[in-house]
Amino acid sequence: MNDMVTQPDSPNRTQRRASKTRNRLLKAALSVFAENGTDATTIEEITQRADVGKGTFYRHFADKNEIISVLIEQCVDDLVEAIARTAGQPRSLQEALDGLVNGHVEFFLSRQEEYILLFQGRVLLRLDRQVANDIEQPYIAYLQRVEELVRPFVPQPVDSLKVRRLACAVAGFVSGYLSFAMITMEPQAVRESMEPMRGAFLSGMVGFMERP
Amino acid sequence: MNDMVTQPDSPNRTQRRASKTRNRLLKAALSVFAENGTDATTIEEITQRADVGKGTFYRHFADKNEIISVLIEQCVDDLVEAIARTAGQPRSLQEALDGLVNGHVEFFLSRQEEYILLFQGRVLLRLDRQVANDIEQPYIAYLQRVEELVRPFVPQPVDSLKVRRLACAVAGFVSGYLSFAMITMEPQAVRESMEPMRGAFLSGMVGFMERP
Amino acid sequence: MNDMVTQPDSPNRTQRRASKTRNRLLKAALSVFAENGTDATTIEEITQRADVGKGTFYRHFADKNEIISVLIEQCVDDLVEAIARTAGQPRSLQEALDGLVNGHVEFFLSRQEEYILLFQGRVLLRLDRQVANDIEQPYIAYLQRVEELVRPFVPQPVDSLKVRRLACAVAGFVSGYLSFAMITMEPQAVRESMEPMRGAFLSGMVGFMERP
Amino acid sequence: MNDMVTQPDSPNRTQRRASKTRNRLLKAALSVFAENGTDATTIEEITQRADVGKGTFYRHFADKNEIISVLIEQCVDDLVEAIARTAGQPRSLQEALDGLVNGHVEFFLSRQEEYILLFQGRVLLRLDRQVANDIEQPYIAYLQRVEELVRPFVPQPVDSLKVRRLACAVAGFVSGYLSFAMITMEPQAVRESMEPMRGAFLSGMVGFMERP
DNA sequence: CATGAATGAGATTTCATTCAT
DNA sequence: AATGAATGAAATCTCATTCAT
Repeated sequence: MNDMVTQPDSPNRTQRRASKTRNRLLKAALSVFAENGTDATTIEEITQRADVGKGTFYRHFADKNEIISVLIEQCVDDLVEAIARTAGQPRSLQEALDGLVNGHVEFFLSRQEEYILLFQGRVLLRLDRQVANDIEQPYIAYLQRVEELVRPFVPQPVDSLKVRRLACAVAGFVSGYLSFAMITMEPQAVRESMEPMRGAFLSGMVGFMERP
Repeated sequence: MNDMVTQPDSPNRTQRRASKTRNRLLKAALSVFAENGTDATTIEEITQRADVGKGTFYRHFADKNEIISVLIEQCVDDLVEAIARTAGQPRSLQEALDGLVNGHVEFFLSRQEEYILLFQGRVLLRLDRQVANDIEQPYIAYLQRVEELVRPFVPQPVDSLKVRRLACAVAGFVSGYLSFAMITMEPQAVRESMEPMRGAFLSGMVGFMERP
Repeated sequence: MNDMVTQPDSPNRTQRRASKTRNRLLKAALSVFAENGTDATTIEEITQRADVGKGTFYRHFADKNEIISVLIEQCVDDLVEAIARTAGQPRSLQEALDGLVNGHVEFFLSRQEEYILLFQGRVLLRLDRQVANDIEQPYIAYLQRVEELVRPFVPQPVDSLKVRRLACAVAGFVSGYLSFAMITMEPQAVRESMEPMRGAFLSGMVGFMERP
Repeated sequence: MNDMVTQPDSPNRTQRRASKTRNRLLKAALSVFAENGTDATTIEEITQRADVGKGTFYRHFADKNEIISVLIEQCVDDLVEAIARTAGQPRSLQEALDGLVNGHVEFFLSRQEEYILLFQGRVLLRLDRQVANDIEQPYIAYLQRVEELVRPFVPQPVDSLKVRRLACAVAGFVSGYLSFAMITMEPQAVRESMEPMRGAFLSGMVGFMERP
């Protein structure tokens, strides 16, 4: 048992160590990105915060773009999962929309770094739509996931465009409202202010969906 | 007839030339920023698009931050003005809100470069709120201007926080909705999709404001 | 008499104005050079202090080197003249040396800008003596002038090298002593401290010259 | 025999490499500075002479000012050490002064690059004494060290100002004399001319110190 | 796997110089 | 003669990436 020391690390051990380092890098990167934006962040800032050598970064990620992509996909997954969990098993359109909005609000307020990376990263939109903007892909997946959550409760036959608009409205309203609230209110006030807004918005959306 | 010959350039002429160059730089910068984002834009791209020498940039702006600030202030001014113009002289809360939302939609759809710079520029929000984020100032002014437009129609005594929330909701919803719509729909579809959304959102907001 | 206005300036008038501008530039340059050193000084600093346009500089001087040369030559002329004036009509080696040292001290203390330009300007010495150092020429002329002042009182036949050494010693001692005194003493203390040093140095030099 | 393979570079090895590069940079910088002056020297000249990449410079020094400061401090240390070594254990004021002057002369003649950097670098003196001239600090330390060497032989009670003047005189005379000698004499002649000057100057200084 | 010194391409920035008025 | 906006060559500086250990 004691000769393990002179033996090469068991693959398992090595893998675990590597995975730990990778996670340290991801966590550090998320936090620096949220503070300074992805463009203004240097690899060195990330590795310093992760407390690893600079070369180590390149063992785990090809470049900054890759770690950004990975992070965004991870965040979107987390968001979708949080929404699904919050929504539970809705039995009506009203309940489905309720869960949807609640899920967003909850996620954005409790995980601000993720929120900032996802929705304030100058990542979403460029004027030149030609450019192969592969970074958009996770966002599109996210919208689709949102659509799936409401589709069961939409009157048949489903108007796809209408559902798509709903998804954009929910995602856009919650993220947009917060971005302004956060620059003019204290964190506590942001959370409190959300509650009545949520109701008002919800009733607007229900009206929108029920209208023929 | 006097000794004009020996006089230096009339200050007016020189000033006009400088001002023209400055405007060329501002216009070029806005367009490059909207395409690539502020961080990814180099001074050289700006000066090339403006068709002036690289050094000329530094005669007019201290650095990239300065031209960004100037542009943002200019854009906010334009936005506020466009909103006020669209709103006209509303006679009820409904009309005021209607003008507000219409004004935003109109501006965002007709001036996409400005919209992208203002609302997709990783400019709004940083996690580290400590940092003296003087770039936020124009946004705060903008929210205040929006508040002024609805305040006359709000039941007395005015609940300031409520008005603030309304402003955040309008600004956030319109900008947020568009940011998602623009990545999943064709430009024409975006515009068309706006109309029914506008109505739904509006009715939600009117309800919100009229509730005690 | 009144038609002068529409006539071109009389050559005289024009020349006078030009000469005045040139002097303004020289004065301004000297003062900036003394503050920041010749290398660190920009043409713009000079023209701003002279309160003329930047283009005007190039009407009077080909470039920075030229104005430096002109200034150094002017300063050396002033220094030589001040020394000759202070020395008066010496009647002995002792008197000649006395006048020489006094002249230097007086000039350096009363015209600090000139002193700094001449003796602190990284202008004197380069390691690579190959480089055609035409800036040295005025300094060589200055040393020759100093030599002329003592030569009449040196025992015949004159030992040229000895006289040369004396000149170097006087110029070097006074300028060197001051450069250190000025960083460790108050201006007033510098002046006071000079007097006894002067005597001591002088007696050393007289001894040096009288020795066979 | 343990898991050395997976260990990072021993800090020692890495550190040694870095330190070697740093020294290469310092040596190269000193030589370029002596040739062209600090202001006229570019970072690229330094790195080329050191045969390292341009970026390497910035890994070791924040900017040109920093490497200048480091060099000057190093040179002053060397000078002080050389003087102390030459002076040995003097037993009289005469011997102390003798060692002091000899030490200076020897150092300046044998290490011309250091001499030029220290005493011809437009580094000593600026007119605007207000400016926090932290570059002066090493020079002040140097003067103090010189003072310490003579103080034991000065009649009690010690007249601090007098000792300070002596230090300025020695430092000023030797450096000043050389700066003129070097522009009008061949290197060999400079060295030869120093000897009699040294004696004359010394006798002047001894007289100065012994006078009440 | 991990490290961090070294690198150089490319960005920012400065400033001497020109030139139309 | 005087002006100062415009210019671009050359300097400074940053940082993603490589590589020897």
